[in-house]
Amino acid sequence: MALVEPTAREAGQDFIRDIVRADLASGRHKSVVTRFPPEPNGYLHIGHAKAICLSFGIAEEFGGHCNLRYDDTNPTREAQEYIDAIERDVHWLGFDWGSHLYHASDYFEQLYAWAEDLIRAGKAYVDDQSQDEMRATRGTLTEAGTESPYRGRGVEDNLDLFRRMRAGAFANGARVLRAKIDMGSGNINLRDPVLYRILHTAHPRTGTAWCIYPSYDFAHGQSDAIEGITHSLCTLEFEDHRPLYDWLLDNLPVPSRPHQYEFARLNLTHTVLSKRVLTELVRSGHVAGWDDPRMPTLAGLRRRGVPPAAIRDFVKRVGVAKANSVVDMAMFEFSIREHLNKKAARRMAVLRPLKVVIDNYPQGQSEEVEALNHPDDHAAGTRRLRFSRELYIERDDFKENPPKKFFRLSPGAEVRLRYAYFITCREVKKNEAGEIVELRCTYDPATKGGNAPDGRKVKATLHWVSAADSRTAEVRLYNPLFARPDPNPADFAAELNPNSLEVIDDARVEPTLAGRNSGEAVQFERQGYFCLDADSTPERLVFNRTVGLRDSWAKIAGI
RNA sequence: UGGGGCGUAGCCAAGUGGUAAGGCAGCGGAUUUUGAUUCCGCCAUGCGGAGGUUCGAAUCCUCCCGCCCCAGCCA
Repeated sequence: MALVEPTAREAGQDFIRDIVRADLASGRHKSVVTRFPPEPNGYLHIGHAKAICLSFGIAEEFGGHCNLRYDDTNPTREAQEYIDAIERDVHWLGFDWGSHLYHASDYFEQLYAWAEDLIRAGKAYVDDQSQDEMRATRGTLTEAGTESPYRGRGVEDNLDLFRRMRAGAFANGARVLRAKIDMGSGNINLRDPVLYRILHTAHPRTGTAWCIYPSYDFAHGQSDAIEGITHSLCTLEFEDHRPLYDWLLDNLPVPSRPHQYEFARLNLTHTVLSKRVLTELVRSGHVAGWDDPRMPTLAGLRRRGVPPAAIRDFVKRVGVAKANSVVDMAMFEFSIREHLNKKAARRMAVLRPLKVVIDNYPQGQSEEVEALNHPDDHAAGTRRLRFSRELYIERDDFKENPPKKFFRLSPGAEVRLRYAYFITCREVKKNEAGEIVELRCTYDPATKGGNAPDGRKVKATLHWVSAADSRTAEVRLYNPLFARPDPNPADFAAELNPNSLEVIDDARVEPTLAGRNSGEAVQFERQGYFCLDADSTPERLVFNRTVGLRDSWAKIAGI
């Protein structure tokens, strides 16, 4: 197996990679350069992961490179906190831009010079109309707009006004610089789009050097050209901007000629990936922060224990196309489980403890049993667990009146305690309220290790923990933030799942679970994959459930 | 009623005139000291619809239907 090699491919098959491949083959480009261009006004989420994996992935596969570029053209919405988070998250996802870290704001001076070029060429003008007037004269989806009364302004006039805009002579909103294209275009982006607006706002990087800022449209394509981007990949909603992107590149003396390609953004069931909504969830306190493990942000997924490789794998499985789609969350969970199953050490933890006393096990005695750290990877070794007269098992693993096909413990039934002994339930103890508080069982000393010398079989193996040697832990179980598969983002507050977080504060876990690193994956056998949360302390262990195990019993039982 | 896109299984998604890949989910079964994992099998006479071209159409043509995006001095 070691010699088998997946040499070929790795470069996936999709229409964008087809284009890249063809461009390289035809010599249109000698190498591929892509870019990931976030605006630092929020945290990256799983949707961005698709864009990141695409642009960085293509660069990697075809031997080029991918730039990280901040589209920081609107200082009123951007902050350093987001810049730091973006870099941390892209690195965590597994990508590296090396020295290729750029900002649209690096190009403000060049962009400004190009704007003057456009003015000199008679292709841009300063418009004194108010925002309302511009809106009124832009026309509608079905009707052409009307030209601004300032559209015919002379070059010198425009140049003077634009320079004074830069110099700070005018208030916010007083004037804008517009491209002179076509007010009758069916494409509204071509109806004399705004190139520069006045914003007397300090910028995180350029400070107060500027009080006019380029629009996205005036910055993006030119930034691509400056950086030598060959394939500029973005989502579908920018398709209408491509003619403007091309118009600017065609009318400016840019150093290279990039091309924009659009793909469908990622959507997931039970999830909302709108920056506005995510920001609002944090702001309103519906979640604990951007890294709340229920959030679809990369920071949230990281804290939840999702391996970055699982995200990459998921994105690869989803593919890249132009059809709007909503991917089933089950597909993401599959990728997560697949990775965790291979890596995570196995441990025993009882989430909802039910006391078990082994009546025929000597008082005061205990012994060690050996447990595998990973059933499919013997190199992971073993650990020793203490077995004693008083134990805890999972409440769900006992039913006084077992339904059909319930294989676990019930009065008179015999089951195996993993790595330990067969036990049989002899008596059920209840409190005044009629609640089961304790089980009295007997064990078969001949079954040590979990096998009966007489060959008798048992239909279930339960995880357990020693009452005296286990530790109490807090376990946080996460469910989808949105109960419905297709929540309406416009009314997200009403769509929130009231049971998205379930906290268990008296789980019992085997002592080997202390002292792990935060984020390191572990499987609680028969339960799911967990990791230590950042809130955890040596005194108080706190675990996050990353994802549960597949549970075919739940299906049978109709839970 | 303008412009730009998109419709292949429950969900993603290959396919580019030669007779519908793959994955997820689901359903059977085998193995199992995790009802996990692993393994095996099943799951589109059908590609939004109707016509047409062709020996042959998911692929080409025509018409129709449906869905998404665009009227920020956001990105």
